[in-house]
Amino acid sequence: MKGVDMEVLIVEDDPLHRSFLREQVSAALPECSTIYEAENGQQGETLARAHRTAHIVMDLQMNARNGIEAARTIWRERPDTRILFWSNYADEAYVRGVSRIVPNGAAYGYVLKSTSEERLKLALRSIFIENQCVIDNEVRGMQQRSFAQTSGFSDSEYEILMDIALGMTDRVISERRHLSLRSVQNRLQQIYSKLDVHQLADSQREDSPFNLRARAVTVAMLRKLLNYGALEKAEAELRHWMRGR
Amino acid sequence: MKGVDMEVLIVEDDPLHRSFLREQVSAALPECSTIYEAENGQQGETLARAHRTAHIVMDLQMNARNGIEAARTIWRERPDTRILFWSNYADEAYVRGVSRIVPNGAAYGYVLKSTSEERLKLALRSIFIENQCVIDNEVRGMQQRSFAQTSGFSDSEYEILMDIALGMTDRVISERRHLSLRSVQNRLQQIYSKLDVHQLADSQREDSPFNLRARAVTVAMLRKLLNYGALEKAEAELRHWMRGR
DNA sequence: CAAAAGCCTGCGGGCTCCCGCAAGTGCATT
DNA sequence: AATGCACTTGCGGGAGCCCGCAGGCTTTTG
Repeated sequence: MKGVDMEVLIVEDDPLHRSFLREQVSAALPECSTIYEAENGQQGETLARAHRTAHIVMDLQMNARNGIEAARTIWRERPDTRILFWSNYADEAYVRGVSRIVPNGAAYGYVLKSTSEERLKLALRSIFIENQCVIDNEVRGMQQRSFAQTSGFSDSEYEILMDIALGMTDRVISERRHLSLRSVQNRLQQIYSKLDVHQLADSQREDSPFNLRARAVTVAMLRKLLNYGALEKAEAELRHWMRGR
Repeated sequence: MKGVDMEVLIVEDDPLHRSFLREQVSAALPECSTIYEAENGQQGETLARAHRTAHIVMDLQMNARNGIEAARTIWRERPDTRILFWSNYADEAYVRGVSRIVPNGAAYGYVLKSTSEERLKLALRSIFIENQCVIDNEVRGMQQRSFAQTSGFSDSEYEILMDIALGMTDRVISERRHLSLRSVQNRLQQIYSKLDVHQLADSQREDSPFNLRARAVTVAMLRKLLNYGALEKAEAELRHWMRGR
């Protein structure tokens, strides 16, 4: 029979959440014969490769290797893998990170840890059995805000936002992104205005009390456009790029 | 009998962790007659005030109002309250934040969520019954590294690090901290050297590829000297200060 | 007491950043 | 073909940042 003999891999570092997930999965999916468990992204990749599991529930934000990284390598090897992301937050940095790596036509899901058990079970069945995407309302809202024109950042703007967050100078950014110095600065102007970085300027006075560059990074963090994981990843990429030039 | 009739307040936003804590508390403390539960710092303050609970287990990092804020107001009202912080991370920003607000002679604890159940129970008894402090080894290590000379930041340096993280200009910082412009810049020099911000400079070339100011903030974040909660708090203080000048 | 070490301050110069002005290119609409 | 929009690039100048040099003040140490 189709559907029987399903195997599910759980990737989650918190033991409490992991055992909760195990219960939910076996309750929602009687078709599931075996459940594998990993406690970080590294292990998750290994197990997924070893058992060729096509059904994964994964946390974002884990210690050793975060969920987005793991999902990317897994999807690169087997693009038809179905992954349900189960996360604490709907940070724009996560949402953007996920939708950047999902392969064409792949079924995936993004639900928050705060949703009800029923919704979680429903999502499990929808993705693993029906092969259709399930995105939490809250996350969906974030996606739309993110890709709409309202405060929406283009990919290239986002790239440069990361670059200044890492502390690169305009000149080095222009080198890395193959742009002229002035173009980089133009991008920065757009970023500053979209982040509304001048906001706290004293009403009467004409000049802002801020170093716009540093301010932009902080505002982006406070708006959850950037977060620790994204920074960490970008820093690793930067070090790699620095080596070869 | 002394010890009987103890009341414990649990402040934790994750329902799974909250029920786990409830079990652990009632198992470790048979003296405990009542357990109250709050799911954020706001509620925690209210309940602590209403029931005058002297024993609290609290998460740091919650949505509505984080643990450090809540603990501060609780301790301000009743400095002999005993609080066990139960956190996911040993970020320097948290450790510093906690040890900044603990009143003289108060019993408190800081254990990580990753420790064993036995250690958690032991910590509960030590703090609530024996009235003595319990700090996880890992956290303790962080404290020592933090307050030793190695990469140790003085309070005033830390203040100014926060200021540039918020994006303030040197001039505004000097105004806020009552220093001359040049003194602020001297402090920045110390910060840059302690954070080792010049590190990736190309071996042969003399100039760094970094905007030191922005770079310092990122390095501090990557080293967990700064984190989201600290930024949020500092931003609130900044807005308050901006109003009155 | 003198010497050393630490912190605060002013001056000045080189560099980067912020941004207005202006001209060129490619794509879409009219 | 003409118009408009989005994006890129160069130039130039004012402002802010980074930092060496140097002098004053306070505290600590021999």
